Amino acid sequence: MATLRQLEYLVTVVDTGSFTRAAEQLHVTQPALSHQMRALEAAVGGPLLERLPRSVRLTPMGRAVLPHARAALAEAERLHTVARRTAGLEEGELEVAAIYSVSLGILPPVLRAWRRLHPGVRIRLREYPHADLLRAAMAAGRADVAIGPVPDGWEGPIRELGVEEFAVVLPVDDPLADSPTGTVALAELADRDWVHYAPGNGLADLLDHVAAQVGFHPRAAVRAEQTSAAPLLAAAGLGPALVPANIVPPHFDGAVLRPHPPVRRTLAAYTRTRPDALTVAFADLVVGVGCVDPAG
Amino acid sequence: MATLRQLEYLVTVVDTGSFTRAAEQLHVTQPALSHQMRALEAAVGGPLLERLPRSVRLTPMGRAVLPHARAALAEAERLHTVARRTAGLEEGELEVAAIYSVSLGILPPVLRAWRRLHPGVRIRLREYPHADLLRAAMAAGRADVAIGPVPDGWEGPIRELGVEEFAVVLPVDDPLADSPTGTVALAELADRDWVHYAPGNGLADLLDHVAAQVGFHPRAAVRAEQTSAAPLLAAAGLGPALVPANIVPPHFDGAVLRPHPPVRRTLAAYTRTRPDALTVAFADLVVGVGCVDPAG
DNA sequence: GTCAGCGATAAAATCTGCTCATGGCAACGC
DNA sequence: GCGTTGCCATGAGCAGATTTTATCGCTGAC
Repeated sequence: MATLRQLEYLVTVVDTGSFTRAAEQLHVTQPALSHQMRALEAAVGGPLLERLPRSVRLTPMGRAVLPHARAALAEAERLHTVARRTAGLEEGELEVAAIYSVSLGILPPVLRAWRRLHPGVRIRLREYPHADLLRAAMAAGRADVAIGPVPDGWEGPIRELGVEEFAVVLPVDDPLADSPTGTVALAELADRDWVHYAPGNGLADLLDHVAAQVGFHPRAAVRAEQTSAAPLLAAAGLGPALVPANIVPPHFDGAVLRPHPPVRRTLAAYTRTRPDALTVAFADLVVGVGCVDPAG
Repeated sequence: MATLRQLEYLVTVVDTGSFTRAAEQLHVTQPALSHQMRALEAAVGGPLLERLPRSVRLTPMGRAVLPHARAALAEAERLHTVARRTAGLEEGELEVAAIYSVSLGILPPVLRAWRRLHPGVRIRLREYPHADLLRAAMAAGRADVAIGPVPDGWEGPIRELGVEEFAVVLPVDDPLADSPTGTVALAELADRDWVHYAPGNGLADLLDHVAAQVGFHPRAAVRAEQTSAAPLLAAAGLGPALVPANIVPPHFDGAVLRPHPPVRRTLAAYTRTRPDALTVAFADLVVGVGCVDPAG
């Protein structure tokens, strides 16, 4: 197989019209160049250059080969350029993994800021319904960076984003909607049919766990497949919903109350042990822009 | 700069998903491959692969670089393919030099046959008005093969095609047109105004030379720039013309006579000393197909 | 806890690329 | 015609690059 060095020699000989001038331009001696041209001709199986007394000339085979030599060199040069640009955060593709609520809450402003700062870097987002799935995907190398609940026993860098507060959503005409303190006791919702979450969604586990701690098991009026549907269904009267506060849209047509006891979880951006520059830059931006506002 | 070998290693690791399997596939040991991957990463300035416990994973930089690595390898492979095909006469480009009359007479059937036999090989034709220009171009390396009058003192291979006969063209109503022997004595045309050739056209020299040998200097009624125009102008009555017999079109509307004394020149296909396979194949075909019919 | 899977590292062996020296051929100038 | 210059080819030797062999360290599975 031809080497890129040999191809570089060929192209330079053709462009300069002589072995001697090509050797000068490439800062090697003429015999080195002569020898490599011979080796290349042996590798491709025939003469590429005709040596005339005062010049060189491409053979038909040489003429056929030359554009491909140029293209290979161009691609090799381009990969260096692309690598440099990726290192300089000007180009590349990041794989981000997040749980559903993060995609709805924290990520939009983060991605907006990222696009402004690094317009040449693409983001590929994968969403996971459950923190355990997120963690497993990250451990298996399916993403460069994960954003979600703090993973227990994780060995790579973890950057905390703050505490994600949960809210109870009720229709505005619910008897409990007008609480003067803006809070609602979870125990008062023990007999309600809830807007629950589909199995496998981490919020289903969380709701069950929270209710168990208060002493009840929430009956499901409906199991929302999409996290973002929960507040809408609750406002429509299907039942209370426990949702991350920051996913409730602005100008929301429903009652948003703080649960008592409070329901919280800490969110973090985390990577595996030795993240590359682009991944680090993104995680930094998430920490800077993606802080969690407890009650939006 | 990255080497093609390193790029091949990278692509194979990514495609097989492991260093060990890639090393097997490439018939090298795993440490060699490991070391070269490190070298490549040093060359491009950052990590391309993330080493996970049971797998490897591309970094963002690796993902950016990979398509260019593939492309460089593809171009290098393509140049080998193209070289092989050129050697096998399946592909390539030949540069043919010929004098004007050859382009009109011998070459059309030759090129037709060539295209049938080697449809993938392109021909680039350069025409010269004068045998000396043809020879000079050939010596200077401006073509792979030349077709024209035999060059004196040429050191490369010369393949003779036969003798090109000249004819005198007159209008059909010329008093000399009805010669019972089909011949005309050049001396009888001494006082005529001739369809001559433009200066620089080898046929101008030839006509002057032939006339001088018979004892006259041809006055020019017109100097044809295009060799192929001469018989047409003669048939139209502008004056006699001396033309290669084989460039007179079939069903020609004029009188075509053999001059006395006969005018001839030997044609040949010739190359420089060590022609490549494609050039040899073409010259062989010219010899086989391009024989000169004295009165075709 | 043991073993298998897997990549990294070091030292030794082998290969490759380059330099220096020289030769051969052609063109040019005197 | 002779000497000089221009230019590529070839051979020998050397240094650096690549590969192999041996071994280590880490992780996951049983």
